Amino acid sequence: MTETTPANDGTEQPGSRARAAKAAPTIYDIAERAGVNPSTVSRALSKPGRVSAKTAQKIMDAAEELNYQVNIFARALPTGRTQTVGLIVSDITNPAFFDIIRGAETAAAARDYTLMLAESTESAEHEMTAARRMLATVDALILASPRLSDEEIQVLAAKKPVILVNRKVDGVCSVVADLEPGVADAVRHLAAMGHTSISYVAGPERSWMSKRRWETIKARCDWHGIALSQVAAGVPTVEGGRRAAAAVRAGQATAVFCYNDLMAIGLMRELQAAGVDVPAGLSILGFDNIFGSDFTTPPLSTIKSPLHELGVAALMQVLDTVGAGAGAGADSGTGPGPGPVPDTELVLRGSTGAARVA
Amino acid sequence: MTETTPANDGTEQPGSRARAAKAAPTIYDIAERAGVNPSTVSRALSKPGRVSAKTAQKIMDAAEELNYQVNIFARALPTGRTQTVGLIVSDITNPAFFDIIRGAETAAAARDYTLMLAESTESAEHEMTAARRMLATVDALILASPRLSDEEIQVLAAKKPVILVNRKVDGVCSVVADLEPGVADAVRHLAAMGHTSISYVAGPERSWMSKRRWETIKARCDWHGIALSQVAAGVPTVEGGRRAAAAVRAGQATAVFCYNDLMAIGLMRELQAAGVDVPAGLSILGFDNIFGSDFTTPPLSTIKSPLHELGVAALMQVLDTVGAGAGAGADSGTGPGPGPVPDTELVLRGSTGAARVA
DNA sequence: TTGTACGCGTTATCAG
DNA sequence: CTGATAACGCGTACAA
Repeated sequence: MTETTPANDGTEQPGSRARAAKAAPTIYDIAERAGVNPSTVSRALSKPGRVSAKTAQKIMDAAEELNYQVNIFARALPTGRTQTVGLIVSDITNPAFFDIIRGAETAAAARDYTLMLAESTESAEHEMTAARRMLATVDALILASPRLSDEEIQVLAAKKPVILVNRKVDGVCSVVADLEPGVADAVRHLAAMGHTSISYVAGPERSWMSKRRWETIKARCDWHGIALSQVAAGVPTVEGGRRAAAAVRAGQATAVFCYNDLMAIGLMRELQAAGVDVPAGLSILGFDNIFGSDFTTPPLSTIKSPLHELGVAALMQVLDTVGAGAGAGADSGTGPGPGPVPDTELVLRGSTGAARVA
Repeated sequence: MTETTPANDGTEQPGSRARAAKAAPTIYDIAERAGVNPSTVSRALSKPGRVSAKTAQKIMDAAEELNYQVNIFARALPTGRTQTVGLIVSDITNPAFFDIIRGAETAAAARDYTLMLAESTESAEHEMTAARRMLATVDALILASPRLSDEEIQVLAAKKPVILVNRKVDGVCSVVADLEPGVADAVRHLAAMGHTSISYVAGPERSWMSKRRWETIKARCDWHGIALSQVAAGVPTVEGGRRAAAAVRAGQATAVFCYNDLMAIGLMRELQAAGVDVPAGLSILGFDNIFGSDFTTPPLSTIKSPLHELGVAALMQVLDTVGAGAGAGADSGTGPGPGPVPDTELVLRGSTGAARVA
């Protein structure tokens, strides 16, 4: 009963699914057209070389004419592979992420993979929900700045290949740019400008990266003999930065690092609205170098992260662990492997200057 | 240096892929556990009410204990439904899109759908490639500012439900915010400020929206007796705006509309770098009201688009045509149907002012 | 090299 | 209301 395919030559299909013009062509259709067995078609399409050149050509032609497209769901059933990778970010509207997103999307498309996107809206719970839903669908998962606990991430990683961006968890792959170079330059610069008391406006409580940034800055400040204080954590948005303004003014720091550019921008604008002169009254530094950080007046000094490269690297690496082949190697100039991610880098603009005299 | 941690905890997994503890539980497992037939399980899980409350409960319990999760691929095979919708945008890094993306993603998640994202990088060819790949996978497709031809879109729409954002094509669903209100207010304001010659910096050649914006502005200018000229099309980015600066200066317009905020920002910055005073020397208006458009000096006056709502509306509408049920109607306050999309709206900030005297 | 037959997990169509 | 059984489209041992 191999030939159970319903008559499918343009006649009406009774009942069921008449939405699409005609049901999508299957390997059976192309097999019939090419006068071979469906399994031969399957082979010709999936593993080139396992079929005689002649029949392969016939099959390719037939596939072309029928405008054939594999049904990845049908394929996923036996193989478990879906040619799809999931990406979860904590906030889609944070410009820092769309460079990561684009990097991942571009790299995915080049390898003929598709990206599934979800956001956690800074909530561990949402993140878990999204992750669970994706887990069933994707070959691998990229978690950018996850808000999940280490344990939760490990559970996820036990089920499917997972790679973390800007986060480290024992036993899980990750890609994070080295903060050292950028931070070292920044603190050195501040020291040279006479700053002796600096503050750090922290990001979300659960953010691994926020803590990491704090620690890195702290280490460099200690080295320079600069006092470093911390302003209570907040949401990593422009609004969060605004809300930190009061606390910042209350302190006596003459320069402040913000967890990210969004907060730095919010802080700067709120302070300016209150009459503070930046940088004369206070120097402000952000992290990431996002879109728009050079639009402000003064333009924001910031520690640039290789966002795009991070996205690319994450995707490439996670695909390598899945053993993805058949890249349409247009840009395989990077050679095998993800290749190293550039370091962070200080971008000096107008929001930093000499320390005000006490 | 990049720090890429290899998965490396105690328990080594030998060979290929023994990763998942045990194969995911199926309805057979839960059928066995509940002492019923697999098909009963299927019914209990998919169509509530078609099974006795008692057995349903037993099944639910068993499913819970086994931590069961439907295999959407297996489900997709007979039904053709994947609980997934595709979204293709022309440029992921354009902030205008991520409000759309977020709107769609949020609405999708609320309906228990997942979003697949791709970008066309402003290329019709890439867009077609992405669309084809998605077509096999998704229940429906959202095309935001597509660069495809009308015919290509119609072909796509014949295969799967398609909805257009900011574009209209015969016979295809679309959601477009009404430009009239915002443009009318803007032109009226400009007229009141003494402008008699205006210019429009166009977007991409193939952009339906760019043409539409031109036409709308033109109509209003005619009404006010204002002369309107057009500056050659360009890429809809900050860089594209910069490149239009020379042409704008060459003209004698005292105010200029740009295709979008990105171009407006680029134009403004390039002009300022060349010593032009905004708005005294030239008034500049953008479209969209993207993130960062208020960071500039002067802050950009713009015609705001309901981006987020557009994304939500697109998703809801396309899902309705697919007949998606089971929404976790947290925010179903809009009632049935997508509900109307808000109009555009003039946001007056600092980049517009009185016309310079000739 | 090519064809046969079966399984993947689920839904749908029948009987019972 | 429930159980058996046939698809769904594709990959893949195994046989020819």
